[in-house]
Amino acid sequence: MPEQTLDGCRRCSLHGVCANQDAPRRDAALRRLGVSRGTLPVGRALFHAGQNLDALFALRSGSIKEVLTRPGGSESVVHVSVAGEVVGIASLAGRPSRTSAVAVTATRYCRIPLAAVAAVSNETPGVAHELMRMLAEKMSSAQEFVSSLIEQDAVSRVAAFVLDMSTRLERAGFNGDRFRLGFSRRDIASYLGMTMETVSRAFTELNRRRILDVRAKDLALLRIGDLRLLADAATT
Amino acid sequence: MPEQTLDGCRRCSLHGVCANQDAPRRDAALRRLGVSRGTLPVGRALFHAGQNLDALFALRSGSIKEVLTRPGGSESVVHVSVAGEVVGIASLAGRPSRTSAVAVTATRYCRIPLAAVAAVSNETPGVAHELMRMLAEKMSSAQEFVSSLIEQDAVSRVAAFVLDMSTRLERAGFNGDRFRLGFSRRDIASYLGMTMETVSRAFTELNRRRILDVRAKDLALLRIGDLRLLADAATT
DNA sequence: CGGGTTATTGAGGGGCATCAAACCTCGTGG
DNA sequence: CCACGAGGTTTGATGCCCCTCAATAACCCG
Repeated sequence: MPEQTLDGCRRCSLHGVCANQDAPRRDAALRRLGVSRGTLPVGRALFHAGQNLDALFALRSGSIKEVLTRPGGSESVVHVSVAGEVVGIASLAGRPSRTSAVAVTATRYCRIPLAAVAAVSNETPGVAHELMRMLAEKMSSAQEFVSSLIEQDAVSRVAAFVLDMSTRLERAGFNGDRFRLGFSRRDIASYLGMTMETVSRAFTELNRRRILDVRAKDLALLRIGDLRLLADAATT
Repeated sequence: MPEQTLDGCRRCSLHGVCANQDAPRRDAALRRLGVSRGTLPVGRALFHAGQNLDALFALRSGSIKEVLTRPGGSESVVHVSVAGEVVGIASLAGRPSRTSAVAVTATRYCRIPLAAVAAVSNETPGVAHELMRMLAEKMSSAQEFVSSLIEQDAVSRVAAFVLDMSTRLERAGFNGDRFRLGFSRRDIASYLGMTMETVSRAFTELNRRRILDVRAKDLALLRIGDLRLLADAATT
């Protein structure tokens, strides 16, 4: 299973922000804007709940889960991100984050200060529009994904999750038919609103029906059509 | 139960876009931008799935449900909006809407062309930021709301829904303790991912415990603390 | 007042949570 | 190198919540 790392900035969601600098002096320009790179070992947090964020994070490799801790103390995974995607969009709301972003696998990222985003947006309206477009896109696809989750049974939810991961990995230029799922059964369960055991049984079922090939965290999508049927299945 | 209508533009989410015109010539400026008002009877659509949207809609009164029709033909409510809120945010993504927006109660709205939004944003960066902030805010609160739904039982889901409605009505300047819910049990059920019967049973239960006073569609929040406890209840 | 839609209430069955135990995986240290 | 242990995963048995089907009741509008 190849490691999933962006081979450059071209597939990055925030490409527009960085690429807009003059090519010859790009590095200097990016440094002046405060853009920096970093790495994160498994289990470490990109940011914590309550923290006042002033940057977006573009993932170069790895995977992140955003965890919400409720008043009662229970935690649940409210969002997952993979290479090529942006974490910390909620920071644009200008209030402390209510979620913590934890590395599920070793992760490399670019940190892009909000000030840089704002500066580039102001001098290049196209970038502002692009950001807006990205937000709206993310919003409506999240809405659809969630609504498809809430109405369906366990196997369909897992199918939808796998398809979603596949689509998003492909968007970043990876192989969407065969990939290693960084997230544990427990994380997936939390994200999908069910128990670890039920997620496991769903994977077993999909494997038995030869729709997926499941080898622990390594997945192969054998029959994408059937997977899509399951995910879109209308219970009503 | 008083009708819920914004008494002006001050509580409108898109106030920034319109209010930024010169006061003396505001009407003319707004007309030039293509901002217009309209009304919608019950059951009529603000826009249809597949339609290419070129405007945002700010609700002056009434309530809207956004319905997603799946490949299989089944429909589900993926979003609800009340007076003071904006419908059609997905149009910022620049592709045809996948949802239809249907009036649940008689609705009055302002139609604000995207061109107007872009024009104002360009000449006033503050407005662009405000829009971005609004999007991010909407996104993260939707995320939290949904994640609280997905993990909880029927009574908690309904409690969370009622609280959410209450909060949003208050934000627009209405009474959040006592209001008429425009949405039918069926709509609520679809939105919350359960059946009409279960929603009904949940309301009955909340009424029996005197946490809500339920008279068909008229609700009174008797013990908001307990309601919040239920909504935030951590099953795990 | 009557027809149609919407809401409520009841009885029964199925899917998922829960509890429990065995198995696998992988890093750690002997 | 392998034994060991801790966490992750799978599988099984049982009970409960919610969906389904069905009937009655309330509401709304002509």
